Amino acid sequence: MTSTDDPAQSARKPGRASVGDVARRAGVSAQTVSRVSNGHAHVDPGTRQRVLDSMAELGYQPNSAARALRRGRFRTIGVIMFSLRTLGNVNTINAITLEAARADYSVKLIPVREHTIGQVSGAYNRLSEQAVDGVIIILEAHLLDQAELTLPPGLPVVVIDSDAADRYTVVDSDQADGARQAVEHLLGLGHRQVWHIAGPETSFSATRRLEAWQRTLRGAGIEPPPVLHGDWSNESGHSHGLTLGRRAEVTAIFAGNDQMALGAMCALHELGRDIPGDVSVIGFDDMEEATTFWPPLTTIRQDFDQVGRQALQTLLRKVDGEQERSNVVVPTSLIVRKSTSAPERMPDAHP
Amino acid sequence: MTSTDDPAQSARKPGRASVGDVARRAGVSAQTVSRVSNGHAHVDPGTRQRVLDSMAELGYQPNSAARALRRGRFRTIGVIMFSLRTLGNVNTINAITLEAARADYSVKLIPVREHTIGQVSGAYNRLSEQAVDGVIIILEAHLLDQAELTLPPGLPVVVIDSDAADRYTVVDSDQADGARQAVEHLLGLGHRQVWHIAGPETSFSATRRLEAWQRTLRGAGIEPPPVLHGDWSNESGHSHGLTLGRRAEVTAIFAGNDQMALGAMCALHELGRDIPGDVSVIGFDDMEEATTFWPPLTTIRQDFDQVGRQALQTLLRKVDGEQERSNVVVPTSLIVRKSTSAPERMPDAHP
DNA sequence: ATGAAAGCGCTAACAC
DNA sequence: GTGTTAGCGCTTTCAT
Repeated sequence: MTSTDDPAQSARKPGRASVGDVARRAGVSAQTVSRVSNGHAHVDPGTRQRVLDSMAELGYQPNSAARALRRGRFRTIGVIMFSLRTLGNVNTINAITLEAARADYSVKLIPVREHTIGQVSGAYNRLSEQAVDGVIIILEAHLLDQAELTLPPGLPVVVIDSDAADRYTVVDSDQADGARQAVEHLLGLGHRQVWHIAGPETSFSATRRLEAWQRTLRGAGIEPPPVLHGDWSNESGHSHGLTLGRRAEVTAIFAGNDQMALGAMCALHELGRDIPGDVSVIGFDDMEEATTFWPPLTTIRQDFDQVGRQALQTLLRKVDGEQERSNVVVPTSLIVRKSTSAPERMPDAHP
Repeated sequence: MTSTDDPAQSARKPGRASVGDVARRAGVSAQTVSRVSNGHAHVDPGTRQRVLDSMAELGYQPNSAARALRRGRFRTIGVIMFSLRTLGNVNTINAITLEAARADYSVKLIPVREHTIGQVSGAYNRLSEQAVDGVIIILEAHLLDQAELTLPPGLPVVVIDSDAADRYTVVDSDQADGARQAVEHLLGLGHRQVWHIAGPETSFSATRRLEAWQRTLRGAGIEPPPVLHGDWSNESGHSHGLTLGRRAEVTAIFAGNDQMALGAMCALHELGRDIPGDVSVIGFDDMEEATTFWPPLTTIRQDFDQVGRQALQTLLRKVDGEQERSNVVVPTSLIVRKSTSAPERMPDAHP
């Protein structure tokens, strides 16, 4: 018995040795191989070693399909997301992935190209055949209602960034409180009014930030000015920044995310308005680059790591059979940098 | 026979109806259910409808583990990546995901936390049990050699961002040509020297950009100054920007990516150096935000969509048995904005 | 400590 | 056009 590869054996697809092959080579039953493979006790050390050797020689890799079929578990979770375009999603997914790896789960990414019913239900259908034990949905914007209909029954679901807290388990940042902090920061600096460049109207988080912005202003006895809706992009922040920057009475802008804040600041620079002297700008997210925007951006930090981690842990608990629904709210916090200050000269009170 | 749910049946895990259950309900064989489920021809329209109805009533979902076990294909590919932190990776993975969905494949994300041997081989091992038909590796930096050892044999592999074009099929942007364009753009504007803030020394793409930068300068009869190595972060761009900005003879900076360019510009602003009047800055990547940096950033565009799409298509061809190895190089292009111009006053020739 | 048998859910191959 | 048989690779009984 040489240790040379048996050509006939290694030729038929590599990496395809089965428990049976290993068993034959080690002179034991398939059962024993399985036991060794799964680290069960009650295996003679000598036998174990022989099996291990045979595995190594054959390059044995357990077939996860067979395992999953037998066990009914895939050790995989699905993440349905609208796209990897927005910073928050990326960071959240990154955290989910890392946390999943820690729990020895892997992550399947299911992209939804558009927020149409067809696209979403397509994703669900694909998903339902995709061998996952649970699903995390990050859809950002309306449509969940229709989608719910086609959700494969029985799959544990956790939703991030949604208004469906009554129907699903939801994990999310405290958007409203973040917006409140932003507005109060500006008001505390002496600004008499705060303008808002919001995210898209369909976005859940944009809506919650917007509402909190209005609520906080009203709480201070200020009637909020008309909102400007952007689409999260720096371009849209730029165009709204141009609009606002041209109005002398605007001294404080709360942008719905850092990208739009960046765009707005660019517009203000173009208009020759000083930041923060003439206009204060605050963002939302605290993206990594915010520290070196010009000027460095005051913003609201979202702890995406926490959101992702909590979402995964919550989901895994459901996969393991936990019933009770406990929504998770991750705090947001104010990060003060250089883009906000007291207004240099007071504009007229009522714009 | 009422159409009410049989409690015993629906109680045992929901969504678990099998071909057998459907077959019984529709009064046909499991085989016929399978045929309908897979859209085969040669099924009587009436029968097909009856089966379809039963499926709907039972909420039947094919079990993908069983399918994969039977077919030996998972319709899933694995993507091993270092992290979702860098912009390029994110965009590439986004494109891979979308393209995979188009081909009705799904994508499993396998994160590697650190570039240690342990982490990487751990990822491979996890992967080998993870039911994928092929693998795309985006490791960015050295370590592939060790990893190769533990790669499960027989799995098709495509590598992005690597120097392993001789051992693996590699898909990547034309880093060298991008760097060449950047340097020639600056030289063409009249700069006598171009300083470079490079990515980390271990990074493949950073190395290729760096080498092309040196080559291009030498080609123009200029001896390149010492490199400054950053870590892709805007912070590192900022600290190197401070260093370079303090030296009056520096009129042109080529940053290894847009984030570092942003950091460098922030430093130049702090030092009161005008961009592009005193110093021109060019980046690499063309991230979305680059248009609203201040000033809008001249940069080299990488077509991450193409990279991701080509990587997936190449991989799928290999999964389908194609043998020949054809590496793919995706072109990069110069995008001129406002951060570069002719130097306003010529500094002394030799720094 | 080890083995034999049975079956997870599905489908290819072969009947009829 | 439809059913029967068999088996993918693994693991959970139940024996021994």
